[in-house]
Amino acid sequence: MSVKNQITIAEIARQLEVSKTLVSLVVNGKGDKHNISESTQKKVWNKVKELNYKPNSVARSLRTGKTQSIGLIVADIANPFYARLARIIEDYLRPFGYHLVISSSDETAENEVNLIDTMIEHQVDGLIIASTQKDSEKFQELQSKNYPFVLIDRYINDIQTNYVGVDNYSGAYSMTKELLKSGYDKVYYLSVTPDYLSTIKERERGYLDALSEIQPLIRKVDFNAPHKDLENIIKEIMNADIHKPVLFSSNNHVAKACLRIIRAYGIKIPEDIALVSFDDIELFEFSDPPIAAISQPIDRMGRFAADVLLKQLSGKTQYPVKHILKTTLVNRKSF
Amino acid sequence: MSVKNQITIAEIARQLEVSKTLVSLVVNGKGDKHNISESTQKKVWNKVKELNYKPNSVARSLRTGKTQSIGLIVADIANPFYARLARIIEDYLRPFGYHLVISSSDETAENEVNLIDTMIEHQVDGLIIASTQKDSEKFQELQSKNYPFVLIDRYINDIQTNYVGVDNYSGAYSMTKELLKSGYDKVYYLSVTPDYLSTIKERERGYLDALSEIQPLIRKVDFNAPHKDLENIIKEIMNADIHKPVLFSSNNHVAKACLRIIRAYGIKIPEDIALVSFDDIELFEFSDPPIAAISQPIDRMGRFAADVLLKQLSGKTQYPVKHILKTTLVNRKSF
DNA sequence: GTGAAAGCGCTAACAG
DNA sequence: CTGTTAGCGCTTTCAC
Repeated sequence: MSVKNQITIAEIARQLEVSKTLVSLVVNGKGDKHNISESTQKKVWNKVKELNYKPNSVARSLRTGKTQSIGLIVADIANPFYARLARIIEDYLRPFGYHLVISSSDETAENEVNLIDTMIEHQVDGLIIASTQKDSEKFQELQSKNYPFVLIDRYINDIQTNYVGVDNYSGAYSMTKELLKSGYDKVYYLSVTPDYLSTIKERERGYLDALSEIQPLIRKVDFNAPHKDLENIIKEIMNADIHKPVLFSSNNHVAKACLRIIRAYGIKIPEDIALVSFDDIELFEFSDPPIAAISQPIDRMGRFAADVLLKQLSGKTQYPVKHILKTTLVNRKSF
Repeated sequence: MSVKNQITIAEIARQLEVSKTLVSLVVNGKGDKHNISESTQKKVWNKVKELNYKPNSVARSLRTGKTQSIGLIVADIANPFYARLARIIEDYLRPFGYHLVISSSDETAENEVNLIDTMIEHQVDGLIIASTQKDSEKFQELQSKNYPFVLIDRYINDIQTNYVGVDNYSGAYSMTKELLKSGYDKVYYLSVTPDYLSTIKERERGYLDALSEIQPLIRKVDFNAPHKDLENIIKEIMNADIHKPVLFSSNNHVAKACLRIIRAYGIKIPEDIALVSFDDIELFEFSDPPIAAISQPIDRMGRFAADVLLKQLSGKTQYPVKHILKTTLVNRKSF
C-alpha cells in the first residue's frame, strides 16, 4: 500500500561518504557557489541518477516555508470561462516551478472562505480568486497576515487589493448603445440574483447609463435556476406584442437558458425577439443564429493575474496593482 | 512579504502550560481515546479558537507521509469534457478531506511524465490520469513503487491497472449502425493523429465492425491542426458528388472544426453532408442543426474514478479494478 | 491523564 | 572545499 524505498539525501550522502549538506548543495545547483569541486559534484549527480533520487518537496517546504503551489478558487471549474482561465494560469506559472491547486466555490461565499482556509493550511504560496464574497472581511484578514493574493474577474468593495478584470461597465454600455443604434428601444436586461457581484453590478450600470432617456427594463433571474424566471419573462414579452424586443443577458449561463426556451417555443431570433449576451463562449459562434456577445480577453486576464502574483511573491512591486482590460463586441446576427 | 505570526501547537502548549502532545491529541480528536479530561480538552479548544490556530499541514504531511492531495492529469483542463470531470472528482473527494492538484499534459507523453514526477515529488497521495502515454513503462514504475493511481478515459495496453472509462467500441458501433439504418452507406470516419490512444483505436474498431460488408472510409486528421486536413476531405467529398455522405468525427474537437468549415462553405447539414460525433458537448445541442453524438457519462466516470482511488488509498479492495461504462446515442437532426 | 523525546527529509547558519 | 548542527511543526512511541 504505502510507497516504499524512497531515496533520501541522507542515503546518497551515506553511500558517497559525504555530508547531507554537500548533497543538498549540489542538488540545488549551489555547488559552484560553494566551490564544490567538479569531481565531487559529478559523483553526486551520478549517484542521484543511479538511485533515481527525487527530492521530497514536503520536507523542503517545511524547511523553506514555500510549497511552490498556488491556489486557484473559482465559482465553477466546469464553466468554460474559468476552465480556460485555469489553463492559461497553469501554463504561465509552470515555468516558474509552480503548480495549481484548483477548487470551485459553487458561488457560495461560505464555501469560498473554507477553501481559502484549507489552502492556507496547506501553505499555498499565493491565491488567485474569482471571489463570490459580499464583503471584504476575509481579504482584510489575508492582507493583515501579509498573504499574497490577487482577485480576478470580480472585485470587492472597500478594500484595495491586487485585481485583474475587465471593464464590465463599458462593455455593457457599448453593447447597449449598439442595440439602440440598430433601432432596439425595448432592451430587457437580464440580471441575476444574487446580484451583489461587482461584475453584475457594473454591467447593469453600463446598461443603464447607455439608455439615457429610454425606459430601463431590468429583469432579475435566479442564477441557479434561471429556467422558470426566464420562461415568465419571455412569455410576458411575447404576449405584450412589443416592437423589436431584445434580451441582453448578463452572462453566458442565462443566455444558454434563454436559447433553450426560445427554441422550445419555436420563437425566431432576431425576428421575434433578439438576444445578446455578456461573456462570449464558443457555443455562441455555433448556435442558430450565432449570438452576439461581449468577449472578455480571458488569456490576458489569466496571464496578468499570474504575473501580478508572481511579482508579489518575489517582492518586486508596489501594491496593490489593478489591471482593467477592455472587452470586445463580437457582432453576430442575433439582433 | 512573508506570512507572519503563524500560531503553532507549541505556542498553545506554552500558553496553557501543557505539552505539545496533549494539544496535538486533542486537536486531532484523539482526546477521549487517551482519557484526557473534559476540562483540559475544553481549555485547549478555547485557546485554539482564541488564537485562531490552524494546523500546518505541510508539517503534518512530512510526519505522516500523507498530503491529502490528489493529482489530476488531463490533456487539457480547458476542454469541457475534462473540466466537467475535474469538477465532479473535486466534489466527490472534498468531503474526504482531499484537494486536487490539476495539470494539463497538452496531449504530450513527455509532459505527462514530467507532471507525474512533479506530483510525486510533491507527495500527492494518489493520481488520476487521462493518459497520453504510448506504452506502459511509466505506470509499471508507479506500480512497482506501489503508488496508487487510476487511469481514466484512456487505458494503456500491456498493463493491468485501475481504469474507469466508457465502452468506446460499442458507442462507435451503434452510431455507425444507426447511420447505416438511415441509409447512409458512405460513412467517412474522421480519426486523428496521433492515433495510438485507446479511445481513438476502440472507436475506429467499432466503426469498422459495424460496417461489415461496406467499404470503410477512414480519414486521418491532425488533432492539433485539424482545419487543413478537414478542408481537403470535405472538398474531396463534395467534388466527388457522393450520394448521402456522412462524417463521423471521432471527437468533439474535430467535429467543431468540421462545423466551421461546413458553415464557411455554405454547405447544408444533413442535406449536402451529414455530421455526427463521438463525445457529446453542450455546443452540439445548440448548433445549427443540432449535432447527433455519442454521449459519455462524465459524472459517473468521475465519481467511479475518485471512488476507486479512495478505496485503494484506504486499502479496502483488490486491484486492479475496471469500470467500463455505457455510452448513449443522442439523436439529433444532423443526419 | 500527561509529558519527554525522537524524528519525518530537508536547508542554512556557522565552523573550520 | 566540506561538515556539524540546529531546527521547520507536527505525530507518536514510550514512560511516568
